[in-house]
Amino acid sequence: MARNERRSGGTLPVTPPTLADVAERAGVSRQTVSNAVNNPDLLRPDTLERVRQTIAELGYSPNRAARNLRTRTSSLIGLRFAPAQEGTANAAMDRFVHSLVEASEEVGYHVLLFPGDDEDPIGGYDNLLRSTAVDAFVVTDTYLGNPQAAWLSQQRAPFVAFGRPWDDDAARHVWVDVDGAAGIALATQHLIDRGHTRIAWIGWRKDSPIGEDRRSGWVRTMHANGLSTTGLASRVEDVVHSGAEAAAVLLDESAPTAFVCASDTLAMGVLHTLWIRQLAPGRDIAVVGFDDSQVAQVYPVGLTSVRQPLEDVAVEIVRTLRALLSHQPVETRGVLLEPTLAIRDSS
Amino acid sequence: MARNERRSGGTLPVTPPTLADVAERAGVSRQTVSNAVNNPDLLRPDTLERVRQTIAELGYSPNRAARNLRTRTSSLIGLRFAPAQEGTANAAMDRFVHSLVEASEEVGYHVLLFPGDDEDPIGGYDNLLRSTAVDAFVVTDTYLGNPQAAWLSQQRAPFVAFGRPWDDDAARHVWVDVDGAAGIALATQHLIDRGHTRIAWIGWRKDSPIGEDRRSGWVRTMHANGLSTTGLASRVEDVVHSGAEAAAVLLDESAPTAFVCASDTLAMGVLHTLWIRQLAPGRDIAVVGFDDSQVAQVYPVGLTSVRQPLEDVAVEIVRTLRALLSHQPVETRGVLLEPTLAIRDSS
DNA sequence: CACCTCGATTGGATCGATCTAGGGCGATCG
DNA sequence: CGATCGCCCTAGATCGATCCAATCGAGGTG
Repeated sequence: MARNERRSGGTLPVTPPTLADVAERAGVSRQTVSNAVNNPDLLRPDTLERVRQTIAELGYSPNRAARNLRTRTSSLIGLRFAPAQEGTANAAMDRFVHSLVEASEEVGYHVLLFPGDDEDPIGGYDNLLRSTAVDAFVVTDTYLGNPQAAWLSQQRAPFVAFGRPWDDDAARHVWVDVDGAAGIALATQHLIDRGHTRIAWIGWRKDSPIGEDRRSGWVRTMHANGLSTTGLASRVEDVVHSGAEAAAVLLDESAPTAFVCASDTLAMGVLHTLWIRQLAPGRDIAVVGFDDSQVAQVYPVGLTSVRQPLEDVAVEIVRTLRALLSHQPVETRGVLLEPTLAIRDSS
Repeated sequence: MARNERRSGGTLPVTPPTLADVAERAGVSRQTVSNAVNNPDLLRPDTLERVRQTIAELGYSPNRAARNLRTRTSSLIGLRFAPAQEGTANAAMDRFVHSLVEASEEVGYHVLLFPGDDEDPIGGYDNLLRSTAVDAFVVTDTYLGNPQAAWLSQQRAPFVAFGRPWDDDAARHVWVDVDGAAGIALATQHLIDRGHTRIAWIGWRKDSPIGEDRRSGWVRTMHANGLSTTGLASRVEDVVHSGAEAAAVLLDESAPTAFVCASDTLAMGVLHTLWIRQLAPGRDIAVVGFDDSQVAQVYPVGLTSVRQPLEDVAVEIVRTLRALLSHQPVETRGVLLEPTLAIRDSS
């Protein structure tokens, strides 16, 4: 009542209606309104209808802060947001974030972004955790051997990693990842099916577990088809000109008819070398990249590329998070999803 | 005390320490601890030191939900996150979001993402607003003539738009934008300085105010240098092959020596046509795009492109939001920032 | 010495929801 | 016919912070 009086003074509602407002108007208790929102089954149908109508009339929506305080949850998922590195084509983050936002929304969660500081990688996590600002985290940068996953585990903070714990056998957290080797195998087989036999690999340096995993897909598929890989592999930095140089060397020394690359960035390097040598991608030499980045899509010839099922990854992550947060036993420690191949004119 | 007892039972703290815990341990009242955190000036130096030490010992961090409830704020900024359109090069969002996250963090805010539904563009806003989940919004898609800005204004919800209210003279909200015309003028002048006189424009359809604005930068600069624009302009859809077609037509009919494009996507189309005709970008024909996307950076030749100062935009937006939220008079209704030119080999 | 000011600190009320008990009432049962 | 059980609903306590008004002691004034 005090609220209503207060409000009747002004012309516009200064504060949104509260549970108590709805309760009073509908002639029920606060708890009944709360139940109407959260446990409709507990109400008699006619009461429910009456309360719901009042809620609609007043435009009531539960105050997030009050609910968060009482339930000790926030319905927020924390995600450290690092921008795509300049000069590379790896914009997968953009698509992933969107998928995560959508998947989270479906189950009533929102995504909270916080910046990453390379000098203090856990600072952001620590703050949000201690102030109970988020319910859980999604960790995307597990490959750097960085300490987030271990630290969060130790803090018993709920989180799911996008990416396998490559270098930590002791890691016990749950994760979702894409089978890069299978993606490259798909690409390699695709090229073999097109009649290629001398298929070269341009990948990352040996200290990248992800790079080595993807490479294994190439090796596996080549051997499975009775094809040799000797002299056909190169490991370089993930920048365009490295890819171009590697392609030039391989063309001179081993005369491959196709290239499979660990990234679209490297594939762009290959395309550059082909352009210089007046070789037509797709007709003279086939090229396949990885990530189905915008570059692959927009490049005039159209770059065939392995596409990660980021939408599925997001859905799986959210599903796992929900299980974690409801303290259900998580059945599997890790989930591996299969990528697809976006075929374009370069192959 | 009840809390401490409760906790001493277990091995790990089940709940984080609260203000009351700190107060008891430090031998002061709750309010004093609160002041130590929020208004340190009110405390005597020795008391402040003692409280701060206790806070550090316990690893105390104020509970966000409780603070939000009491202060009626959330320290969250809502941002509708739409992914980059597939098949275009417009990944500016990625860089902008990162900048916004960083700028927000600086002043104690976090960014909350929510999905956009084209059928119900205000639904997400409405929910967050009514449940007081965010303090303010950043609106990025003002150009579609969509109703968010008007609706938010009407609700008296604090928000800042990234983008001018092109089609709504009645709009009274504050905004930050990048001067696209100035960017294109920069690009055009750059080409003129390199000796080009027949510089073509490939832009968007006439119903795009942004496109027409950028085009005006080209027209203005051409005329200022006494150069003609007749027969040198084309307006098409923002997809690669449209750019390629437009370039082909222009080359045949008007023989330009340089192209300025409204987007990197269109510029890619131009590059494609050059490639087909065996013309070397940068040497035979110059090309300039807009947005300095990853495509521009990774494309082997290197595409010269207008780069929006998104970091500055974010900072400006956050600054304006803070002013709005602290009910300070906002001095200017709109801020226009100058882009720069990322010069690469294509020009 | 009473009175007032002022800086430092305190205790109670409060934000708006949910949790926990428990109450009213009609139906069922021994 | 009284006891018991469920269903539906209610009242008070609670989450953890901040706001508000008040207190307390030290120092200055008339």
